[in-house]
Amino acid sequence: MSHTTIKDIAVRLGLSTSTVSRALRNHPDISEETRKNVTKLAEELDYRPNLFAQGLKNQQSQIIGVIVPQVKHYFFSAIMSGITDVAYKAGYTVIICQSNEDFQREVTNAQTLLSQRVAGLLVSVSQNSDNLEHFDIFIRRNIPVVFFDRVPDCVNSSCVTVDDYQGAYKAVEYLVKQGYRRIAHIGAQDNLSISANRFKGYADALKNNNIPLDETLVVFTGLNEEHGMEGFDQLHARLDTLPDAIFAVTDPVAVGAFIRIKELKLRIPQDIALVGFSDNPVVSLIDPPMTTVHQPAADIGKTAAGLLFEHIQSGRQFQPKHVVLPTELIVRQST
Amino acid sequence: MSHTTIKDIAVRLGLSTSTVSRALRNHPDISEETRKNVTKLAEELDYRPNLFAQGLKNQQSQIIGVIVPQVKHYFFSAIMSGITDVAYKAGYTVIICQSNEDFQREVTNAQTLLSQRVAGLLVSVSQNSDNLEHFDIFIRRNIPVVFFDRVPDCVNSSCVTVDDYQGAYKAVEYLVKQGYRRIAHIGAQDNLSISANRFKGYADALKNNNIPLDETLVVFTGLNEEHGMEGFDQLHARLDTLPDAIFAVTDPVAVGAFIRIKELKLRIPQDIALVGFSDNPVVSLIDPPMTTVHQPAADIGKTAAGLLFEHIQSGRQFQPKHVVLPTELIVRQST
DNA sequence: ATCGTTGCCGCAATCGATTGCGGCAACGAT
DNA sequence: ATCGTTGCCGCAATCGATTGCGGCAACGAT
Repeated sequence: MSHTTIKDIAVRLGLSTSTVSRALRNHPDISEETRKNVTKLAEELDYRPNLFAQGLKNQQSQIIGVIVPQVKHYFFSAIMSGITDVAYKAGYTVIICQSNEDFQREVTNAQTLLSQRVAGLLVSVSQNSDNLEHFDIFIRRNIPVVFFDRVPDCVNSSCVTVDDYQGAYKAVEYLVKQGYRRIAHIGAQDNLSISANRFKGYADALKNNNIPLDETLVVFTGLNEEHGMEGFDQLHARLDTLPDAIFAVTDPVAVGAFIRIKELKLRIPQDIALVGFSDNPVVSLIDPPMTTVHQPAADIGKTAAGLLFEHIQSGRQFQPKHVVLPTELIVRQST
Repeated sequence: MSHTTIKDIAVRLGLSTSTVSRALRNHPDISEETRKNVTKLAEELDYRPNLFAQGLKNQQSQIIGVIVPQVKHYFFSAIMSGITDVAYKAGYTVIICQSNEDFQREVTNAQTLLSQRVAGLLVSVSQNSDNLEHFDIFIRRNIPVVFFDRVPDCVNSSCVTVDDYQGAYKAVEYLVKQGYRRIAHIGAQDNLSISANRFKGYADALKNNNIPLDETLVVFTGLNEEHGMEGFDQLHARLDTLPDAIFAVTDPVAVGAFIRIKELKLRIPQDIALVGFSDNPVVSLIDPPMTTVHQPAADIGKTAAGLLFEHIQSGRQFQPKHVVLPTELIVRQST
């Protein structure tokens, strides 16, 4: 038992495939009676249009591609959830690829999605992507691309980011106002603007509050939980006395540091304060609940998908936009 | 600038499309020199095969479809990560749909994936799916389907589950051995085997340890955090004295109860013990770290995807399998 | 009787890749 | 000179849906 085609319907009704096609698409040339016969039989035979044939003919798919570094991180899965919902309402299907922070895999993913002739592409680049040429061909072939969260220099394509600099600045300034002076930073040394901007917000907040930047208080390890542990270990090994407070580049990094601090039986925030970035659900549940910078994850997904569909629909005259969503400092008991 | 086709290459080299196609597929009929010319030009022109044309011709896609209730829940995103990795290695692309626990949306998703002519389907059914006819057509058309975690009666298709009954049984028996007697259950009243089996494990563990099942200690609300709060509220309103311990059907439900317990300033486990099911990362970080039943989420995804590819490759003679993965009780400080 | 109009439908080309079949050139063997 | 073989390649059909163009039947108008 194979798939029902338009031809099966045509033969059974003594019609041409043209007529069946038109009937299914409600073309005005087709009489009401024929249309009813066709749709009835199509339903009976469980007809589903072959999207290969449609795509081939129309040179367009109803698929959008998404490339994220890690599917299982809350931040990205929340974004994907937002994207998926917007796409569903627009009648599009979503192909999700994860690069696993691997540059080569990101390139392969992009090529696969190009072969799929996706109608558009949503990308958050992997951590060690210094080269973004694999996306150029989408631009050249006029396939809309929207970058989100982790973005390159957005010249020819739209971007959705949050205000990383402001978020970091406000968080660190808050720490200063609370009386903390030796404020450490665990960040990531990569090509990502989020890492750079959050570090810059940290540095500027210190500077503008007359606290010199102490380089021994800054380590660069990465963006995940294990990097948080590693970063804390480096600070612990390097310093005679631990810092007053730590501003971590992401919530997972903060959680990594949190685990180490707990292992050392230190009290938060009395011995050391801790601030993350993202507002993952987990950080509100740990003890003490952690102060963090809220990022509207689902909104990022929805906004990025919205921009993409806007671009798809308006075609060449679309002007790339750079949307910056606000962040918000969520003060909890870790500071 | 549109997509490069096999014809573009053929024209530029004065060859036929047949020859170009064969050259790209390393057909032995093609001379080494021609093959080199073709592959070189293909690279220069950034040729990517049109998967619509290939799919149409081969009546097969290199796409597998995945339907999950919720993308952003850790358990499912971890499974998806496993699936995505296995698929990537097998050269397949993954389309992910989320049903949002909505039956109608699950049906629509299935139809979309059928139109996409997916090579196979991985499904975890939504909570209120009492009717599974929308998957019958895949079976009839010989498209492999593997259900995971939330499965129907697996007769004609493969299934991957964990041992829900044993997991629940061991958890509740452990509570009994620890001396707890008034053990409540917050579960879900739905058509899912996971809910039924975990409740059955709970009930049997009590019975076999000579504790009568007290129906006032059992509430059925749902599978998510808000249902945990709701379930706890119902118990709180109904009972004069709260139970000794709560066995929750999932970790999110346990976390919901956890939040309420904390709000009431009760101590865990002195005033009330708490056990979840899944071993989400969050439950090891809260205070106290929560006892739970570990489910190997990534393994579920990998096993399900593995079974699917096995089925795809062996075709009609494949015998559906039902794989049950073991669970493990992780004892922490909440009991 | 001729013509124009309207309603309704079919022919055939098209999208891009694949592949069975056939065919030509070049060569050596007889 | 004829024949068979080998290497290499092209013709043309095919997958399923779409659509410009044309065409026929039926009808009323002149």
